[in-house]
Amino acid sequence: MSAKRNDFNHRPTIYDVAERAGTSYATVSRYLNGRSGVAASTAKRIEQAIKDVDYTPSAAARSLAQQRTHLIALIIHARSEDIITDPNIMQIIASANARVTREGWQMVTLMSENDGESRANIERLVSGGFADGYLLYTMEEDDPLLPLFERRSMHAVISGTGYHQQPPFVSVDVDNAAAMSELIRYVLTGETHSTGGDADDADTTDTTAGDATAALRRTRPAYICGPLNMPGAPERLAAFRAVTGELLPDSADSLPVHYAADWNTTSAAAAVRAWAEDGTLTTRDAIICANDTLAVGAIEELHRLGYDVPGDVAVSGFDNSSAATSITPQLTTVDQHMERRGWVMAGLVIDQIRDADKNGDRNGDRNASADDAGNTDDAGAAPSKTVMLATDLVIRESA
Amino acid sequence: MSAKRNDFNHRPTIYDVAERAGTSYATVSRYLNGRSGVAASTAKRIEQAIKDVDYTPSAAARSLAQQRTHLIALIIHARSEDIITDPNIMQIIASANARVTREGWQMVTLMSENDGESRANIERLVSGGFADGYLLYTMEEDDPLLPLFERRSMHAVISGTGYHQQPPFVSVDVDNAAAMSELIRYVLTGETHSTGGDADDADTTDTTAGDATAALRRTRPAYICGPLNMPGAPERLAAFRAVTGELLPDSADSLPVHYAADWNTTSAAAAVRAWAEDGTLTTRDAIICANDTLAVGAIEELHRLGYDVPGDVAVSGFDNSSAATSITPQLTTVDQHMERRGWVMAGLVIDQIRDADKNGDRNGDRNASADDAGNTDDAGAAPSKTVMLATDLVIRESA
DNA sequence: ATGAAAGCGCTAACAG
DNA sequence: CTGTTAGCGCTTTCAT
Repeated sequence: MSAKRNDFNHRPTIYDVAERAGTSYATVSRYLNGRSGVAASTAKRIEQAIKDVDYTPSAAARSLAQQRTHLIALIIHARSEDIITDPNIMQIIASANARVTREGWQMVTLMSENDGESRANIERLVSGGFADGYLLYTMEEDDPLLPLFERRSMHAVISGTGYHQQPPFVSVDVDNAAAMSELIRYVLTGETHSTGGDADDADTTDTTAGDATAALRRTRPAYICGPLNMPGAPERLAAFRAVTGELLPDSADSLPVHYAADWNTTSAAAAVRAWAEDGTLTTRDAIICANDTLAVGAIEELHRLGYDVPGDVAVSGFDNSSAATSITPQLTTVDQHMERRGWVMAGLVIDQIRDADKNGDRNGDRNASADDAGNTDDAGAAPSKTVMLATDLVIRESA
Repeated sequence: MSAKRNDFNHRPTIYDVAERAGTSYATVSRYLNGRSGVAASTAKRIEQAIKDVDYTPSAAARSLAQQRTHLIALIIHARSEDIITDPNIMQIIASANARVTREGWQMVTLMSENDGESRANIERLVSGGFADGYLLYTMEEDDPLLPLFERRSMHAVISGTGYHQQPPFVSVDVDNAAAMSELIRYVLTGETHSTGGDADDADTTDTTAGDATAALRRTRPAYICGPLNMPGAPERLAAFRAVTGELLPDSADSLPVHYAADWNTTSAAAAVRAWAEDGTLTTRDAIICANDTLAVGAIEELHRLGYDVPGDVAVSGFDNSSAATSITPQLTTVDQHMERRGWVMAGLVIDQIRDADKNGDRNGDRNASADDAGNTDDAGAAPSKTVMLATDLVIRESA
């Protein structure tokens, strides 16, 4: 009952509180955890004692004893250039954080550049049971954390590159192919079946195509592709191939495609410069970019070369980032609502954790109920391995 | 020596390793911590055993036993809109992360919107000894974490709003006043003593003023101020007052100043609209903005109203964010090198921690040696309570 | 309602 | 070089 450790200058422990309150530390623990069976009078004394000694439970000791950290870790794997550049990452962090907080957990974000050391550290941490659940946003095809999550049956939700193919994991993504298809169709035909135009719309995209034989507004689309190992890049390129194959069967194979090594504006500028030299760009031309940053680079270069957008050539983006509205003309693009991404991911891990608790599993059964994209409340929906988020076509000025 | 706990499906512990290697768990612990006194043969067996059982030490147990988490926590306190908008935050995160990793620690980022719940959580965590050291980037004048750090004598480095005034804390900041002064001087007089123009220059700013009586290029500067509770905002405004007071003693008091409630482009646009209605803007006008985002908003609105920048009116920013080069004309602005901020902050906490270790203090003596801004190596400089980072005037097209 | 005691998984003297 | 023994601070039966 006496304070076992009263060394010198140490942070107060539960023993100190117990001693001051004149009870055993077990009772203090009960009080702290809201357990029943603490007399009102005792509770008062404990409460006061806690204030007196300025006590806060040790996170480490608590985690060790109850085998729970009350932490959800968001892990971001990308090259540092991309981390700084990618306007989506911050949105994921913020929205995941909001959800995790709302559900009563604490979120922490771990970032890793691609260098081995940082990676190994994070793997050790995860493997060491650092958090109760993990959100992984990765740019890598075969992220080494995946096998780890699996071996340890950890609660994890993935988002990034095509993880909907990896059976054991719950993942969140957007339908890049469908979204890009709708966008390109609009750029070429001017037709759309969704009520685009305002990013605030929450309508689900509708990929019904217009009549393929209708007169096209633009007959020479070019594509600036992002790094193919990045989330969505291959799917978006495939959509370009597919739509142009359908709408322009004769020329589809010879359409210009530039494979950018990064998402920087300069890469797009280089592509545009090359094309503009090849021959003059005309009103037949449309430059479809794999994301907004590239589109900005393309437009800037076009301006430099004396072209008008969209007067001369049309340009489209993808992401609806802040750059989309900063530039003149404002970008026609796709909003993939990254601000929902983290929110949904967080909801999914927490469901996993709660379900596992309910079933007495310490190790996760991933077939937890999943709330759908637009739905912020977790109505008990059908089990699902991959959640597809809705996108919106945003029609502005550039195309 | 036998595995005390071999329950059922539990993650392997040090006991499992010891059992398989045929030694005591103490020896395994020694091996794990690189302590001397483990026979080579034993080491081999342990190594193998670790692989066999797929063992990783428990983060919680380790922290509890050695009173060290090997974690540095970067805590960001801001409204969620600002978190998403502020282009600086990501740079701080990335650069702090790089430094922390390089020094052998693991960094985790905690984000808190201004709502009470999230805050309280973080305070509990910190108070519970969640990390070995803390980096705080806060937008608040009186962040509640500060007293906490102090009571517990924790290792912490602050950055944000004017914390150089709070004696016990080590803080990192830029000299907003000096930087803004130099910028405004340049906008008005066209003179500068630093070799501006290229953001890559690492020259220290030089605030020597030109002859105050020289003919001014612009005689009617206006100022768009950011939220005054945000980092640097008051200092920048003060610089505007000071420089205009000196250069334009007669009109200084009647110069237009707009107090924006946020950093959004729309706020700046509103200000510009009002001024343009008041009377026609002329080549005498210069609009000094508290940051790049506001400058972008101002320029966009000026364009909308048919003005040319800088042909008609000059506009300047602050931050040298990516928006500075995306817009046409590209912004004349100040680079505060946010990518150094996190790096330096991280270096400072780690120094604190190492020094405390060396002196056998568990609680920090903050008079650790601090490396200066441009200097990436920690040459034993003089003790310092606040580190001022160098800034660069970046002269482009807008002013 | 409350106290005693046994862990949680690991580190760190202290013996041998 | 290695095993034994105490903790680290808290949770959680099990008695009382």
